[in-house]
Amino acid sequence: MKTDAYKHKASIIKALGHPSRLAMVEFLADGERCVCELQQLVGSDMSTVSKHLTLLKSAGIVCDRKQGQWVYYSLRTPCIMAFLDCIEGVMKEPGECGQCVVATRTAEPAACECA
Amino acid sequence: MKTDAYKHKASIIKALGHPSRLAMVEFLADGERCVCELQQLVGSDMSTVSKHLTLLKSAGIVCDRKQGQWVYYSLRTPCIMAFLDCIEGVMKEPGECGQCVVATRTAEPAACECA
DNA sequence: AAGATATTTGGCTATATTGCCAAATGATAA
DNA sequence: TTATCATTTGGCAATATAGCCAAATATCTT
Repeated sequence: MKTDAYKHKASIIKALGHPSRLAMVEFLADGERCVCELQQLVGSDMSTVSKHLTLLKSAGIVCDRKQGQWVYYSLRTPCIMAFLDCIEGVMKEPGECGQCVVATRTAEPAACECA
Repeated sequence: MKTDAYKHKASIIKALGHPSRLAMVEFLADGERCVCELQQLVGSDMSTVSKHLTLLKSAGIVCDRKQGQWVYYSLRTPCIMAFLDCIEGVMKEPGECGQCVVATRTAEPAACECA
């Protein structure tokens, strides 16, 4: 188990795992927005929104651009949206257990291989 | 902003945002595994692993099946894997800021529309 | 029934995250 | 320069999460 790679990957995912940050990321799919527009979207304190954006930025999900007194944020990769669409699939009730594995195991597990 | 939908979506993503849970989910892409195999993978206490699995289960990401004294976990949707592949993209350094928006904004933002 | 194995649950502490306020920074306008 | 607006930073309290141990549950074996 490549611990460092998983830590890094998990930290990116964790950045998306908050309702406000998620809403902002989806909103940014339409193009870049200034912080004040994002604040209107989520309705939290400006400082809270700013901290969320800092977190998304350090995760590599968004980037910012300063123009005048405004800071515009935008998505760094469109891939994030495909990523999020997938979650909708998880939200829908899936079928039987064991039906949805990506690749089926070579041997049928009659007993566990542990110990 | 549909708060409840974002909360739900975020909770699913949050479930994936932990190194051990992520490692287990990727491991399960090969097929179902018993808890003891997953414990060997991540190396934490059995009770810790069990709690991680409970969390993944209540998020709808995995499901479990009891057979004898073992409990086998498996992925509920293969989609999760495509989802995770995307994160690799974020891990690679992307290009210029503002280049990667999914859809470009209709009007060029010369000034912010706030207030 | 008693012992062994696999897993879950309860409980506790350590640590991390969240969100607000107040203050600081940076840019623009007067 | 002073005032104003947009944003960030520092600090703090409330809450959530993680991980360990010990105990409980469930199944299998003898």
